[in-house]
Amino acid sequence: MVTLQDIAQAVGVTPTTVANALKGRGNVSEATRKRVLKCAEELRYRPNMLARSLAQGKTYTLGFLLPTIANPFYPEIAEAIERTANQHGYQMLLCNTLYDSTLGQQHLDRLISRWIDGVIIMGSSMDISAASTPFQQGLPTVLCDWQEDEIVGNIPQVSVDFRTAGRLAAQHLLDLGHRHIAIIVDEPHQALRLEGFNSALQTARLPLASEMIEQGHSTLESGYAAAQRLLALPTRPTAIFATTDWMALGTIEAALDAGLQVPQDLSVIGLDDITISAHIRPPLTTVAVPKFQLAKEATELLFGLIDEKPDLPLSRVIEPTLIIRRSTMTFTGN
Amino acid sequence: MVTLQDIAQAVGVTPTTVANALKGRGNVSEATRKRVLKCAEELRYRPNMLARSLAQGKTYTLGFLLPTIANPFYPEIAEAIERTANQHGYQMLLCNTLYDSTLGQQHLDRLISRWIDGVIIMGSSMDISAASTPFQQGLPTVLCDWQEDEIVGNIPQVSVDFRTAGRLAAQHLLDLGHRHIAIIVDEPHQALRLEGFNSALQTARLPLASEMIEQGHSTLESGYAAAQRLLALPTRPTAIFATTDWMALGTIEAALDAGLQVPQDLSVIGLDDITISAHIRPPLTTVAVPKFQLAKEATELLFGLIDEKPDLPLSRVIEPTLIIRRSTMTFTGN
DNA sequence: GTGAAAGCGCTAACAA
DNA sequence: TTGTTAGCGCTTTCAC
Repeated sequence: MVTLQDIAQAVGVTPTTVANALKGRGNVSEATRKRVLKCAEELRYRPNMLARSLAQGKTYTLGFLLPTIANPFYPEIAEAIERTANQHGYQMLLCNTLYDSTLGQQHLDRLISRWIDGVIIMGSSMDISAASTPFQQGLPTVLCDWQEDEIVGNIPQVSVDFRTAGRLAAQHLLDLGHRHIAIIVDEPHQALRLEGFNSALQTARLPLASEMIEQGHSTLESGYAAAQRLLALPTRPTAIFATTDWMALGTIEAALDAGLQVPQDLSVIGLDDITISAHIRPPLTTVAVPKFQLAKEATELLFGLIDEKPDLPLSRVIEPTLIIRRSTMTFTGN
Repeated sequence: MVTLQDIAQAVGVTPTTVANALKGRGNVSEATRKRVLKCAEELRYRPNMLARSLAQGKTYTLGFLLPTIANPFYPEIAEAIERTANQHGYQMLLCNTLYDSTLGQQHLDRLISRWIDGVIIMGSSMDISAASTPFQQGLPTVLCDWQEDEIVGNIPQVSVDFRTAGRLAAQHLLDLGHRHIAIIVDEPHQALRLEGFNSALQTARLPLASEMIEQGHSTLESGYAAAQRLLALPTRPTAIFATTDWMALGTIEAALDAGLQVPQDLSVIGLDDITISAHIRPPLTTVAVPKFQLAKEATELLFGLIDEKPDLPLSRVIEPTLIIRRSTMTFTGN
């Protein structure tokens, strides 16, 4: 590897001058600057980021922790974050926690060891206590897509109003005339979605029976299995809210496999609006989470913290929106 | 941040001894070791990886370049690579090139500046000339999922036998009695798939007419658009091979939107076997790329290079397999 | 306009 | 068993 020293020797000046020349600082004569640039070019000089980072205490690296990139909710977010990071001259370490707090903690320890400049931690990827450690150590930290009320302390965060999301889903089904409504939810991470859903039903004087609540685990397969259980009920629901699109796709598959038609025999509504949802049959009605906005606000906030911009709002909430497609319809039975 | 110095002072020894104690080297007395460990614990010492990396010239970091993580072919691979890296004590910088060689080159330059220990570059993410630079600079490099014959020089690689993949797709459709067969392909990156497809048709004395070849761009939308063009043909194909599942899903959507039934009116076969393919209606027949194996062999090869294991096979080819589901059926017209 | 010197926190080779 | 020393490649401060 070519170093500043090498160039300095070749040109016949000191490393300091070379550094100044390359940085374009004003205190170098035009003549030597040219010679330095030419030489650096010829020797294919590449600055050693490690040394620079060690010297200035800045790594131009950002950590991104999420449950698993294999869950289709995350790739778009990851891409958006990485892209923005890039524009700021940053690169991104991707860390899958696989829903394991211990693994998450290990990742965080390593990231801190690396002196990364900031970290974004997605909800569900680990315990809040594990997620708090970087913040407590003074590392710029942004929590993204967590349930507001599960966050302890004043860690900067960008969250989605999941209570409203749950309410929107319930209201849509109620508006369609459904009365036997079930939910597939991954508790406790998604408690707020359930809560909002529940409250809308309560308001309509249709309290949610306990057998109408099924536990999912954020995978398509778990959605499938949960739906199977619901559809085997003595009085089966006429509509199901799956709290993630990924589980909703499993729900639809289970319904079809059971010989039911969607939405004629069963309405299904999801939450997230992942890409594929618009392209399957029937296209999935869902409560959309503005993923791009989520990513944008999280990175903005993070870079605000890194650059120590004052007067940042440290907590932002994003509103979800209902997207009606064709997996839900008016209840026609009685 | 707590440093070795801090601990050394607190315990009353030198940094070297502290380092040795923490590393568990045999040349420290049990007594001082205990004191050091205790002190390190109390002060919450975290080794500074930057300093370590600078000193030993090893960063325990690996780069992963791909077109875009938003394409559902990649997340599983990324996760598998990251997981394995982790087990080796490594972390992974994820770099989306967005199919832009310039951006890819920029990423590579930065990665090299960071002194990463190795890099895996997926096919389609950039020009082969850009992808060659790290290898030429002596950085352990593995090309993954490229077309074998587009690779210049002897860069280590793990590739898929795409010629066979194309042939399998064609043969399956031929076996079903189809005679009007079209292909949607993203050239030139996927030339081999077309070539294999073509050769099987040639063998069956059914040369591929030029209007039966449509250009896609590896997105679902481009598959949709290409399929629309094919279905508008005077004599429309009875079967379509989309060279990625993602485009195949667009193809099915286009067919359904055009009022056709799949597979009754149109057989569709994909390539990749992404997760969702098995769960839509109809479940997609496809030529599966063993993604987990691809990731595993690529990381194994990379760590082999990093650890300078001799006698590694520097080039591996993985065979795809046909998975028959329900988006293809016997041609029943005439 | 240019240079000398110290330091970032760690490792590694050698002395004591 | 412990300590000394030099050095990784860069930045930064201050002197010339």
